[in-house]
Amino acid sequence: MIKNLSVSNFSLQHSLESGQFFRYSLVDGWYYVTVRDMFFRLRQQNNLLEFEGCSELFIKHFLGLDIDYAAMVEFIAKDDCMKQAIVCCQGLRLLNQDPWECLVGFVLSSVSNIKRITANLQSLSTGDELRLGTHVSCMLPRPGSLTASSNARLGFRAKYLSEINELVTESWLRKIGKLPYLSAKEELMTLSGVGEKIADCVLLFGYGFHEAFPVDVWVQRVMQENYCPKLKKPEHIASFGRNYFGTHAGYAQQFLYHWRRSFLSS
DNA sequence: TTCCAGGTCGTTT
DNA sequence: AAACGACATGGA
Repeated sequence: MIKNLSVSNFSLQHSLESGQFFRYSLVDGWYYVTVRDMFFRLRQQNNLLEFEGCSELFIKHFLGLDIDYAAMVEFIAKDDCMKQAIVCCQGLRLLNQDPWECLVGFVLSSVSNIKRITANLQSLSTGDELRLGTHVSCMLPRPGSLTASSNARLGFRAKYLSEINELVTESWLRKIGKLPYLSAKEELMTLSGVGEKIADCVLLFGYGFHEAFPVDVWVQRVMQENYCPKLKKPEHIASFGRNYFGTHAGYAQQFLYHWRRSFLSS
């Protein structure tokens, strides 16, 4: 059964296709999305969001519709650069992903690209089959159950994931979410293969720590071009971003990342 | 063939 | 504290 939801200040395309989430595919105008044991589809026409296969309560939270968007935009729109990014990425929302799936996805992301990350996640998704009409997807196994066949082609990331699968438990994942930002980050970084950038991605996209400011090569580029040309190291730029954009730094980062990649030349 | 890709880690200045 | 180079693999 297809259900409707009225939305404002929201772009499904910008939200799903801004590099924060990898478990979706676009087929015949519908986005098919897999999250834990849920497999659902959705599409948007202006203020109408149609969805099927999950509850309204879940989708509102997953899509980040339960925040005051106007207040967030007002908070970070401190300069012309950010204002321009916001206009171009109008309706972009930070998703609320599952922490484990987010962790696996971003460990795969290092020195990779979105297409390959998506394929790698697909090959790791060996769990129960999920069906929606004629479409099929599979669960990503929970911590302790991840198995990477040799043809998964994970490269040097395979050893990281194998160790993370050994060490991580559901209770450890829950504990991270209850810690303050800096402690949570420190704890995540005890995992081999998780440095500052990936920890920030997991905290931002998986745990909702909106003060996190992950700095990859694109954010580094856009920040050096517009904010802090003198800062060279990603961790310095990250700390600049957190100080400058404050509690909504994560949103600022996502606008800048998507804007720099999708609307400006390399 | 060579270079680079949503980084991290160990080693050397 | 900052600056390398290696790491697997695939696509341009």
